[in-house]
Amino acid sequence: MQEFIKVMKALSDPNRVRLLKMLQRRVMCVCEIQAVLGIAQPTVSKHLKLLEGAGLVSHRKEGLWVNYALTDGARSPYAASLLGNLRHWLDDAPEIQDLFKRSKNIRREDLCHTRH
Amino acid sequence: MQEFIKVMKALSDPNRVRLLKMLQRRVMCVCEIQAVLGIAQPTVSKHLKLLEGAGLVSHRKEGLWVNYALTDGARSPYAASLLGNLRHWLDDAPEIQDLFKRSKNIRREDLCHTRH
DNA sequence: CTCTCATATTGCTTTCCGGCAATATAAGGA
DNA sequence: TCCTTATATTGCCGGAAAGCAATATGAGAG
Repeated sequence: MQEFIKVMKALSDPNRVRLLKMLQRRVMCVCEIQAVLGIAQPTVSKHLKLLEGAGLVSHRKEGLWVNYALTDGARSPYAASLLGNLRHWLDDAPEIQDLFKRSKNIRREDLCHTRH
Repeated sequence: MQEFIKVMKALSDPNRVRLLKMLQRRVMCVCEIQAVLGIAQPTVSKHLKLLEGAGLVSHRKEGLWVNYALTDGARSPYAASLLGNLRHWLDDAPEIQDLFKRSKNIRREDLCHTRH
């Protein structure tokens, strides 16, 4: 029950749903997510932590960056099922299409003050 | 998106999930739900209104009583899908089994001050 | 070690939400 | 009409949660 509630809570915030939809397309680092969603960086980190706690997302450090990706859902059957549904859900919602469009034009090299 | 969020929010409260699991078994009136969940009657009404707003539940007046039942999900594809998942989910959670047990021994005739 | 930079954590404010008591509504019976 | 009763609505309180600014952490570069 607790596990189920965690997944549902994680999915009941618009910014977190947008985040998951973006991760469907590609792996992203925190600063990219921040740029697309237009919210402060600590807020993004908090959302990511919550999504990870629900078994929906996993992270992997790559140098200075931390890359976030969808999980395979092995840790939670609820997460697995909902991620499966989300793969086709909301794709035609105008709000999500705008998100995809914005996400395309964003690269971490342009965002971060680094010279990689 | 709005519709999706409404369904997820509706499913992210333990008492509302318990309520849906109970309605899987049988139609119930407000006072029966109140007795099984052990919360105040206005709280039950509020939960039911929210569930109905998400397309998960519908009501039907029968004299003084108002009977609540699961919807067929026609109003919202998200509600339909989640109700389908919920049908087998959580059935073996001890908390839900206790709920079923309590629900069996409760009849509206014993609860209400009526002589039907 | 020191500096820089991407991210995490903390502290705080505001808004949302679950809970209850009190009251309003609606329907049946007298 | 008036009373009873099941449910809905309202008003309020305390805790959860989303947001941001400020600070801490940790890793690479020099």
